[in-house]
Amino acid sequence: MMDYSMCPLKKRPVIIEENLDSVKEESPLVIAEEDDPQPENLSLKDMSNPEEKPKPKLWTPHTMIEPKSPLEPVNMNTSAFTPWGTGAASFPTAFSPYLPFNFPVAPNYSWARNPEPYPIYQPLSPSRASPTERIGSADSDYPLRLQASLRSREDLYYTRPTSISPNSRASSSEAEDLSTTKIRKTSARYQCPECNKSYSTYCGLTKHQEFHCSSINKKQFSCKNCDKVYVSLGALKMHIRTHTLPCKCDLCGKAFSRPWLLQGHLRTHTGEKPFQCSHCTRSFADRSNLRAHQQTHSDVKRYSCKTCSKTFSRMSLLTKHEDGVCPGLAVMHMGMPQH
DNA sequence: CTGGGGACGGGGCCC
DNA sequence: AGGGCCCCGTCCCCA
Repeated sequence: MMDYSMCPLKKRPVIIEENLDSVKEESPLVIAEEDDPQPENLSLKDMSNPEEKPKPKLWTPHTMIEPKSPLEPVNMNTSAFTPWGTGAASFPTAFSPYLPFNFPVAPNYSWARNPEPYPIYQPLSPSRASPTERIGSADSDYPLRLQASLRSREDLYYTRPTSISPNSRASSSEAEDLSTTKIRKTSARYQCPECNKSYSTYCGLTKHQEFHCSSINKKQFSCKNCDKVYVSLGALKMHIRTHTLPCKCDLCGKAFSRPWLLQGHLRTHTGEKPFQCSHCTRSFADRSNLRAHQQTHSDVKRYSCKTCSKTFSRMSLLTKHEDGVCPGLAVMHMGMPQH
């Protein structure tokens, strides 16, 4: 739905999306489905609602608990060890061999796995890990290295906890990875099935798969409100802001995806034009527009038509030219040799 | 049709 | 990780 009425200064239509509230109101704790691995908690800062509190981090590794059978919930009051030495875990979390790595268990936590032979995790001295194995900032927080010995190939999936640990020590990136990714282990350490690189932490592996490995496992983040697909969560978050438009103009109500866009818009109300042309007295509210303007002072126009050699100050003018009015292109379209 | 201004989106970089 | 900022590009409008 196009609406030109909101801002008298605007030339562009404002797209008003229906049902966009769902973008902001989706629960961050929805269980990750295999066929729907996209993140639910995008933690967009909604500037139109400044009272919204940032969400706490979700969980942290604490203690190891050995469940008696693969499908039996772990006993949360039984701890085999605590990674940071003495001192009881302040929250009844658990490390379970049925879970992908030291995975906390909250009281109303639910979990699932396939009923195949499972890995045995053993504590590994930090000194045995080479510096190159320390991947990412989350790894530096890792108090304990774990080695998993698999009895057979196994697939481990998790479901998200339905509670939040108040004493979380996990890094936010690790928590994010947990909250967004189905976990799969295929080797003793955290190994990429595509390139066989191994990582000492789950976080290291997921970062590798997400950003560096050109495997089919490379994460793709797609927008649920349009067809856009991004390779990073950050890019998707940025894009979703174009749907939620959290930055609203108090004067005309027009909304923007980013604060600095709103800043630029406010200049259309105030008339402020801080970007002055060094060649003439004109000034502009937008730096890009100043740059485009300064092209008009230049004798050499940057954009030239490859067919007729006509030059233009802006790419958009060249595109328009090539799309319709270039005589050379018209000749080419009539079947003349293209040289 | 052309040239230019206004407004804004996306990616990337830096802090 | 997230926000601010810059750059590039695009779209729309108007003279």
